[in-house]
Amino acid sequence: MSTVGLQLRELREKAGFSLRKAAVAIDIDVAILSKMERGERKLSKELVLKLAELYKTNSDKLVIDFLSEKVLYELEDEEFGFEALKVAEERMRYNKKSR
Amino acid sequence: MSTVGLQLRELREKAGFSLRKAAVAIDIDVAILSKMERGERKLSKELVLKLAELYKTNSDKLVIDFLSEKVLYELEDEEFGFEALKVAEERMRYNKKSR
DNA sequence: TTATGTGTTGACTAATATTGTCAAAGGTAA
DNA sequence: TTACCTTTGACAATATTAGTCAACACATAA
Repeated sequence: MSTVGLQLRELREKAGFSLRKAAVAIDIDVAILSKMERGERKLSKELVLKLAELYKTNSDKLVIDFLSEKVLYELEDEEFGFEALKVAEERMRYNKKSR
Repeated sequence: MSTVGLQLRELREKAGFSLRKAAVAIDIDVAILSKMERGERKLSKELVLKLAELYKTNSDKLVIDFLSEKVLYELEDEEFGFEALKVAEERMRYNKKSR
């Protein structure tokens, strides 16, 4: 399973950016970007969007993966993680209807 | 939809505890418990478990609801929240198998 | 009235977690 | 060497969360 960080790394390389160039382009420190690509620091949705734009890639899948990673991180080692996801899903469906 | 906080409030009243008594029993400040029951402060899983025990209730559903609330909180207002849940579910399935 | 018990509120501090900054290191290639 | 690249770790700055406390309003019993 490839993390969002690693996906971003691949995209960066394909787009021909060095870490420094990419970091400068989105105005963050190189160290941070390096760590984010390798999963040592948390990504933020904002950075994912900025990088997707920089690399001229559609961001939808990246964002979805980013969010699902966040969710899984919260539920990891939880005995009832799966049930919690199911309940969340039901409630999300319900809320969508009633709005 | 009743939140975990409100569920805990009902359970407390059924069990005959005042806010103060319950708070003392699980060793937190009354103010915090009051706020948690009304959703003004975040609950923690530990407190949910302690309260369930105090009220002599099975905690499984409470924990599941607690986790799903956390997840929904993270995904609220997210365009791709539902898709993210789906992906998280797939991955959780996958990880369970491979461990 | 006074006293006691109920829950709520807001201000404040303390503790913890997250982010940002920076310098230095090691690798590779010209 | 020089000029890039990425990684690492230490540190400071900020933001978020958690805990403490006193006071408030309300109800009811003595």
